[in-house]
Amino acid sequence: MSNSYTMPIFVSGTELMYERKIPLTIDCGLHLTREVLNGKWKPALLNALSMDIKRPSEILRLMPDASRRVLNVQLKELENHGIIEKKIYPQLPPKVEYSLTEVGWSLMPIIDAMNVWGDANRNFLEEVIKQDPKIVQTSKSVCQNLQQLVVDRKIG
Amino acid sequence: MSNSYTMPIFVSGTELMYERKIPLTIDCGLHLTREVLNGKWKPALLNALSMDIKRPSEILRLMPDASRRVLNVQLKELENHGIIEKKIYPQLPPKVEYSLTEVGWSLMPIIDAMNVWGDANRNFLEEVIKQDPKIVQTSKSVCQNLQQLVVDRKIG
DNA sequence: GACATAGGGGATAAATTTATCCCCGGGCCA
DNA sequence: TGGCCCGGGGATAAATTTATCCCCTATGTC
Repeated sequence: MSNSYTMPIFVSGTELMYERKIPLTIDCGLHLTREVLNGKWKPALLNALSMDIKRPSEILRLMPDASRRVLNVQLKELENHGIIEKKIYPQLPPKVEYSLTEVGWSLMPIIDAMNVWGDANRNFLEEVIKQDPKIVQTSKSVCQNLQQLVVDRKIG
Repeated sequence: MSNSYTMPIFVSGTELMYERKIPLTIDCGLHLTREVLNGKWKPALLNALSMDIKRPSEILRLMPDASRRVLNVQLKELENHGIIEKKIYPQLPPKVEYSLTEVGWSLMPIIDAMNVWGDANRNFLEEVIKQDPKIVQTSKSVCQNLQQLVVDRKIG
């Protein structure tokens, strides 16, 4: 803390103050929605929140393939977009809970439909994806856990 | 044609034979669906096809913000994923028509829902997006055109 | 020849998104 | 002092996605 700090410098090009160079396309509802859901883990995050898995550490356990960092980033984007809310409990160790806003909840039918569609077409899709020479490996882990959890909740 | 061609060389790292390095996450339906719809113009393309706008040149006119190249690439991905089909008419000048497969049609409720949700929340979303310091400009053009076209069709 | 039509796609650059690493806070406990 | 807990986030590298450019097919027309 004895280093000579000057005022914070906002260098462009770093994550701090990164600025889109290509205009965001927001003409039709489709693009707006796409923008909101755009992020590898966003749909899964919303799904988790809707199932009452709301603390960062729980979410992390649920999605071992995602890095902590990326989840934080995507959660923050969802928050900035008004889809989720963050509640910080002033405790130690810290406790944080995310939850869907009303707008966020109104997205859930879409998330659910995506879930259903994907599961209904899993055989077909897995087959087709295997044909793709770009895809050499796939990973499965997340939702097994999730479903386990859900079942547990239903039973408990 | 008199150049001395050798056998085609498949260099890795170029678009030809580009190979994913990060395993595709396909555990729950959500991720599968996300994968299928993942592409800036894919939802819009499906939407267009569902409205009977099926020839590449029509689509291109409809989406002036998208480059021809990118649309071709995303159409091919949709085709590879079994979501759309391509019919080539052996004529000159060439004629091509894309259309949704049955599986593709089954996605339409989701696309429609995204459209509806985005439009219903447009005010809110535009407001929130404006707060985002990353976003300095947005572009609106595509769906105006689309709706115009649709109206034309309805009237005609 | 030059250009238009209608469609494809390679090479490569630029932009954006994910992943990796590592440090911070601040009690509590051994 | 060192480590655990539970969260946050900067820097930077790697991966992936989009954008740009430009050439090709083949026929018809000015």
